[in-house]
Amino acid sequence: MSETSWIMKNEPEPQKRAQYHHGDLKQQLIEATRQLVEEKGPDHFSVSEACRRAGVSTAAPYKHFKDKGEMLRAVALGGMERKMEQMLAAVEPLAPGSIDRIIALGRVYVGFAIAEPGVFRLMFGLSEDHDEYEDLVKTGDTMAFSVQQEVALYRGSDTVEEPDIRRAFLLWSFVHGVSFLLLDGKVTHMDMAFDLESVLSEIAYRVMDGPDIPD
Amino acid sequence: MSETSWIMKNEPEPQKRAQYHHGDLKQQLIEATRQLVEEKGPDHFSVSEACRRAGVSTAAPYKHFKDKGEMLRAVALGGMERKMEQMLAAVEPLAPGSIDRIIALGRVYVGFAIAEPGVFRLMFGLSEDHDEYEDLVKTGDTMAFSVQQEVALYRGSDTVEEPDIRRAFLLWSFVHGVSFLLLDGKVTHMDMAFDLESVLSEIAYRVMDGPDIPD
DNA sequence: TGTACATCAGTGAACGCGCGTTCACTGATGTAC
DNA sequence: TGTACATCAGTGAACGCGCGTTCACTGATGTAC
Repeated sequence: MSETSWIMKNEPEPQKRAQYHHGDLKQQLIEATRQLVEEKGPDHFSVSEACRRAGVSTAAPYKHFKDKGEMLRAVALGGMERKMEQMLAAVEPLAPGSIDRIIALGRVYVGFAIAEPGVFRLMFGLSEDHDEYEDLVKTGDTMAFSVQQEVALYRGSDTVEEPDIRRAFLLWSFVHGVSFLLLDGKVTHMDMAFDLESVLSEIAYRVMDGPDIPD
Repeated sequence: MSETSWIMKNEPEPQKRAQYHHGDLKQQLIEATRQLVEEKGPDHFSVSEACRRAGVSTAAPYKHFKDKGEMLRAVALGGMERKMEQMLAAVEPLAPGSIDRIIALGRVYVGFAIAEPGVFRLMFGLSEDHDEYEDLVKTGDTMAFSVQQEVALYRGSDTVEEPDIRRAFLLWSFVHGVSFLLLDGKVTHMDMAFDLESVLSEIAYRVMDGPDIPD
């Protein structure tokens, strides 16, 4: 099933390998890596398998990436950028300073985890080394700051103060926990006896306002 | 350093291997597995290395465990039991129905994650298969139910109702998120600009009571 | 108290496997004249 | 328009490695008589 499904997935891919240089190999390898990270999880991804999937020899990636880690980092970075875009897009049409924007951010967070569990895990499991992660760290910081700004905006300010940072952290922890519990199957949607939407808005109200929860 | 430090760790171990049967191998293998899970992470544990550490041949574990997975499951189960004990011990001296008991549960949760990050990750990463996990699932359910009971107790009831389940889930998600963010280095203690204790009590108040937060 | 024997926890060698990475190479492409 | 050549993205074979698991075995132990 996975063998056929990925081929008919999105791009024209098979016939392309009639040429020696296909010029697009780097992107194709990143895409193959992304797929495998989704299918097998970040820890069971292998360079060899990505090569098989991209239809090249196992030595080919080393013309484009320093090592295995760099391939994974490229996928992680792509994930963060996608998530960032989704956050901006979700917030953009909503009234500045409304609670709906806070809720929308949480929805994107958990939604991304559900839609791309492998990449989501990868993004949070890479923190080991120091440098080389500059891009990742920078993008992560940007995202965190966006949330803080949104919290400040809800308060009516356009500068971020310490209470905003704290609230943003509470929101972040919560949606992060919900995401991982869902991914690890500790809470099934059925099991919850209530839906994700109501949980997201309840937590937004509790963290941002206090106890006068509409329900 | 790890080579020497584990030897002088706790039990009399080295001279014991003068005998052919040491009678205690199963427990020693579980302990070696636990140490390796902590040191390398659940995904980089290997049977061979556990054998080296326990001082036996690589075939020896198969007299006690069906396969690699069963070794890991034994460690995960041990972790859950330890955590459950800690939760009970933390709550026991406190006044029934007090918010301190709720806070204490959260403290144990995050504390366990910090103290045993490898085992903590293992406990949540094992959900793949179905049966064989009976013990794990059962212990997990017991823990979840204890929290729900504690929430009901705070409300003054000794039977768990749906709102209690929901509140317990909110608490659980939150401490789970905090735990993983800490482990993955997304939030350093320094970075938080506030300490874990105050975060734990703030969330307990917000989830259990509402907005009138003491600070 | 001494011997025969069943039990079974350990050994050590071997298996097949897939991995990450390197190497000398080759073939396609673009540019200079 | 045609040829020479530098560039470099790809090949395919090989490397050394550690892994999980199996196998026939061996040595220690406990029990029956």
